[in-house]
Amino acid sequence: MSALPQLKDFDKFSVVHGFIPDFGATSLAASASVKRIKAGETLYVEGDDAPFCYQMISGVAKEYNTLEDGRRQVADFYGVGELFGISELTEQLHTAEAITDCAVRCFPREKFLRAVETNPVLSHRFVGALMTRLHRSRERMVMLGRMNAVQRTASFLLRLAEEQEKATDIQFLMSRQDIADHLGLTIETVCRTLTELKKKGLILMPVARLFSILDEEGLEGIAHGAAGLR
Amino acid sequence: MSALPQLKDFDKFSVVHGFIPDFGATSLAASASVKRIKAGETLYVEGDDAPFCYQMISGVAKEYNTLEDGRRQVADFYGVGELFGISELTEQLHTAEAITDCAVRCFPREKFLRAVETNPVLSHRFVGALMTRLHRSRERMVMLGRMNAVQRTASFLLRLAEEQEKATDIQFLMSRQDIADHLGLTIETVCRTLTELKKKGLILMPVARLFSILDEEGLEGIAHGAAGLR
DNA sequence: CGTTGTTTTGAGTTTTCTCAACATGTGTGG
DNA sequence: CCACACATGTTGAGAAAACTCAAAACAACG
Repeated sequence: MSALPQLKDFDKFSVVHGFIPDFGATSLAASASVKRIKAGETLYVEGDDAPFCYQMISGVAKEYNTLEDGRRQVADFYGVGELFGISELTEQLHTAEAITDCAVRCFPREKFLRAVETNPVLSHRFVGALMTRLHRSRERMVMLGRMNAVQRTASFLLRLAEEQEKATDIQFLMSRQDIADHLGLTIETVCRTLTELKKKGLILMPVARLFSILDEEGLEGIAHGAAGLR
Repeated sequence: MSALPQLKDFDKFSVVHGFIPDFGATSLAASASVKRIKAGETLYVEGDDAPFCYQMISGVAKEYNTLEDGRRQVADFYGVGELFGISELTEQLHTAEAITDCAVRCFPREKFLRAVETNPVLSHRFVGALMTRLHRSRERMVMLGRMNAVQRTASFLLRLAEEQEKATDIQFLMSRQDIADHLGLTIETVCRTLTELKKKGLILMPVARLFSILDEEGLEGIAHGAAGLR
């Protein structure tokens, strides 16, 4: 029924096996530069000219859009190996901001796109990355459009666990506000929901930025719409 | 019923408007076949094997995901010329269902991807299509995550107007349920919101499946979060 | 230790949803 | 062409979910 196959596995596999985004190991490497930014700094802002596209070398960043009234929607978080900041326009459509200190590889946009078009291996990798990204944003549309607060939160926790490949001592690298802006909720609702999951014994959260999953099936049940807890 | 170009119009249409990515005019043309499906039939179902990817020749289809409890999220609507049903997996991630009778060009998936990788022109078009798609789904994340019912509806109406390139006698090709499933609302909320826009004199809606925009700035103001009407 | 920023909890309000009834349309067979 | 059945769309009333505003608890940091 539901259960969009998780692409996380694929991403991880690809990064580890150099099968995706080893965009640095080609002719592109020469024209790429490395930039370091501190936590909280922006790499680019919505509407900026977009002379580069980026690959995360270390650290985590968030990519978001801002509405007139200041509300934000965090489209995605990018970790090591991930490619971001590319669009068909020469203008950035989002704002990217470092969550932790980051090092990013910067590829000149035009050169990058040209290389992709003419190099079958690169093309394969890039198209794969784009499709993965698309798949991910589709999953998030389902979450935002059709899940309630508990479901959104539960599935987010499971995603973090999967990304960090563990079930205990999983880190929240982002703030509650970032989580809220990603899940389409308010910060208060995120807090309340986490507390609820804690009270029901599904997770452990000794401090705000760290949690462990106590009942994975339970969490999955909730994420996938089990009644009872909603 | 449907005012979309029918199959007979397609040749003329695609020739005149070069805007359709002409995936058919290459070596791929030979291996592509055309399939016709009736309104309401599915082209593929989530989880199916995905031997093909598709380009709409005539008609309109919707692509959606279903949750355990039957709730649906319509990710996108596809009209003439659009490419859909491609992912990096050999399995369909969504369900595609015809809204009107449709004719679709079917490309064998593997052959298609191979052609894209090795042909710079095709690669350029395909990458462009993917990036556009990605951009679109990002916009929808903002809508689903951070807009209220009136804003979602107003921006949807503006989108339809833009797609159909007119401000009067714009058709709803899809049902209220489809709209609701796309906007992440219930059918009742969509109705109420449309009625509200009508009462405020922003749109005209003589019959359920047809509307005209009376006050475009007003609608845009609402879509972009103007206070007053919310 | 105070200061500042982040997270959590509480109380009351607003929005959207649910359930139910009613209206409008469309299509079919008599 | 009418009558009936069935699908689709609209409206209303009350319930539920999430939001807002406000305050308190907790952490991090100089």
